Amino acid sequence: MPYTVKQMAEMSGVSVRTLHHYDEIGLLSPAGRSAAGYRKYSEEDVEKLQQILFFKELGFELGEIAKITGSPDFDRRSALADHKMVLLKKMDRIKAIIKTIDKTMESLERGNKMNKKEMFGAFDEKTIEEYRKEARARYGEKAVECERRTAKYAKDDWRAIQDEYAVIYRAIGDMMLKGADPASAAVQEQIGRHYSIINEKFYSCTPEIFRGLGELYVSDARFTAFYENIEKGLAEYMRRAMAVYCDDIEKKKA
Amino acid sequence: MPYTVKQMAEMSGVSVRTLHHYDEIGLLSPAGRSAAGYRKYSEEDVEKLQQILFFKELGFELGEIAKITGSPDFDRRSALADHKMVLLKKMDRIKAIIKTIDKTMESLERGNKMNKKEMFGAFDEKTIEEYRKEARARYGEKAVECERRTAKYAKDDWRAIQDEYAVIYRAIGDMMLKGADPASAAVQEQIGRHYSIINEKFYSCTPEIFRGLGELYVSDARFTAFYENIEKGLAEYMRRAMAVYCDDIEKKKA
DNA sequence: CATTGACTATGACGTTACGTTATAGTTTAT
DNA sequence: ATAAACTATAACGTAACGTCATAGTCAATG
Repeated sequence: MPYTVKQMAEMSGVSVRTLHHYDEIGLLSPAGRSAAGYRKYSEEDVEKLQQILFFKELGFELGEIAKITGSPDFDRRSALADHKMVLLKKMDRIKAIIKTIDKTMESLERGNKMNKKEMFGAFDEKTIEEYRKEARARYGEKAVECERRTAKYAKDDWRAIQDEYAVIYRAIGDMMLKGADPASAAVQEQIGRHYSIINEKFYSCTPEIFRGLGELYVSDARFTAFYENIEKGLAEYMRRAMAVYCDDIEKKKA
Repeated sequence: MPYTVKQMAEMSGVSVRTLHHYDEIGLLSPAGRSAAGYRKYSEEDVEKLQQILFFKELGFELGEIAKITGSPDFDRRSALADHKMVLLKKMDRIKAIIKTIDKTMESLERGNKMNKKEMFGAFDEKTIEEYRKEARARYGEKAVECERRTAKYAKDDWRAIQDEYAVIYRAIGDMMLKGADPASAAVQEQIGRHYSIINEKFYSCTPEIFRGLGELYVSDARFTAFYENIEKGLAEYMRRAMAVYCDDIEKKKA
């Protein structure tokens, strides 16, 4: 029994338009058509679509995906390895950009304290010039690592952790705004990351302690202020989510 | 002396087309035109272009850049902070994808060794299904399948470490209650274990970093909460003990 | 002075992966 | 029979330009 476009779309979570598009570009043409010209997808088509979506979520372009899914003897491992390299480079670039942003923000703050006119002139050109030079020379550059590196390491390290937290809190805040249940999988996953980071980077944290931490979020003014600043209602939201998380861990143990 | 398009382009390393484009969309219109309609860029235009390119390299969209560079009292810091969040999320996503790629490649290799038919069928569907489930959960679109993957992560390894830590903290807490000096040998021994575990299990930790960690115990509310929860005053007590520990290490080196 | 080469201007289509109408025919339930 | 729900093709819109195509302009040369 073949599937209609809508059935396919709902099964796989894409839009009908997407299926039309894939048909248009020849990425996934339905096995057949009805008398009236309606697309009829077979089981095989379903499987192929799964693969297509899999690669798509890995960030491959449709053209690449066509090659990959088009021939069974295509070298998938190489394709994956290559793609991984691309992603690693992207990450690298993003990291570099984040550093620049950090520097720029610091310089902005200094600028504000030192001179209000600087604000008016936007950024101080040194920062910009410096950065652009760096960017141009990035590939021929050898980093000169000095002894200060260690000291910097601590700072950067700490900032990285803060960044990780920032992402998590922002994500949870967004889900809260969307009306997601604190017990929902998506929220719980983020809470899980929170929990993991504490364990990895800071201290050994038991569910009991974690739950207590959640309570503190609403009972301790400092915590509350911090979370409410991110999003109103987030403190209580996190407390609930963390409680659920701990409940689940304890259930599993039992 | 005004600049022509080509001069501008060569100076800043962009194409003439780009300058045309920026003019078209009103991002950067030249200060004037010649009688024949040739664009004439001023020094100010050059500066503005530098700023534009700076933000472009940070990954901002032209629309955003227009806002940023268009008004001097635009909140650049917020813009940078927001952008940083976006980048952090991107990094997060890339990390997740890389993990999936790693898993997939592993599974491909296993599949190949174990079963040639698998090769023909490309990927084993479990991997794909698994991933897609996760992805759906992550974005909160559908499925409320609660998988505590993160929680699973810890497992036995974590438990062992957690237990070790629990013992140490408890021991230090007890000694504190007995009125022992943070510099006493008994306390320092426990601190040493703390230090060693961090180095062995987590990351390379210098005295400098370790000292900073101690500071955090009293300065960061989240840490403080944890230690205060074990025993009142433990946060500050540990900070002092850790400082002493670091002093000693540094003395020995010298 | 006309020609040539270098430069410039304004369109306008192509790119990626669809979203979004718009128009029109088909199937199904009532 | 008619409405509701579904399907098809067509075509424009998106971001930030690249890439022609067509045509006018400027400086130097023969």
